[in-house]
Amino acid sequence: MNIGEAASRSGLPAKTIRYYEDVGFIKPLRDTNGYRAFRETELHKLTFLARARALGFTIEECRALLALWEDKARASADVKQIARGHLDAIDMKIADLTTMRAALSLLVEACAGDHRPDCPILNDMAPE
Amino acid sequence: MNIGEAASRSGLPAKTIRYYEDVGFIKPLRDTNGYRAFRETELHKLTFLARARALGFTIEECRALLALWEDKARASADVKQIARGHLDAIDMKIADLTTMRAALSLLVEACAGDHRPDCPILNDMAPE
DNA sequence: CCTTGACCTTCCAGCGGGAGGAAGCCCCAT
DNA sequence: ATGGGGCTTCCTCCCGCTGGAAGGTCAAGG
Repeated sequence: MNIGEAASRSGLPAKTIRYYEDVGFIKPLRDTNGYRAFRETELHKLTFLARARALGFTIEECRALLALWEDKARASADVKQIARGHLDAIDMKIADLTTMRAALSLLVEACAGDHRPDCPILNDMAPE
Repeated sequence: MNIGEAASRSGLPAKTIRYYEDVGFIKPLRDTNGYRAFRETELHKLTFLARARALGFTIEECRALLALWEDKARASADVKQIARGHLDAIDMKIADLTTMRAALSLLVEACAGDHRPDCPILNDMAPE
């Protein structure tokens, strides 16, 4: 299986797959012509990574999750800890964005949005 | 006024101020010793930028907002359009994160988090 | 046999918005 | 004169890719 097929079957761009090899997630064999030869195990890992990334896990979290996935003697507590940490990170981002959104939304609503220069948005950001 | 004072008065790190000069937001004069000499106008701009960045506007949006702020003949509609665009971007980010959060939260709650290897989080990400 | 075009390879640069650090001036107080 | 803090420039790094250049490979068609 060449990279193109691995890409279409995993749903990841070929560029991303090369990058994942670069950071050590997979180590595909090489054909005599230098092309990467993907086995099913690598495809499984790629699919796993695609889903983990879709849940927003960082590369390093993915590395840890992948190791746990491969470790048949893992404790689910370890997985859960990573996931909860990531959940907290998401919550913080949402909180930050929500705060921003609230402030900005007020300003947008207060702005007439016409041809006149007076603007509560700029007024808010202006010193004093 | 040296960069240290400009930093503490604007609330921006000195590094950030140098970066903002680099991208053309300010053009402070230089003392004979090469130190940046900030005037009040530059400090005002920096303060404006600090607030705009706190609302999450990108550097390029800040550039446009700064230009409108300086333009006494601006139309508030132009400001509002930028702000609404940014509001939409924030909403999209929040939506993405909320979707992620929901999916991940379900998985975390379903995971026992004990010493056993069975884990709904990994199961969800595993192929098949 | 030659060409075309799709696929593959490597390497290098860049995105945003700075942060971190090295090497070296400048200036003031002791 | 010595120490310490502030300032300067320049360079690298962060994340997670993404784009492009320059070139090798392969199968089909003329």
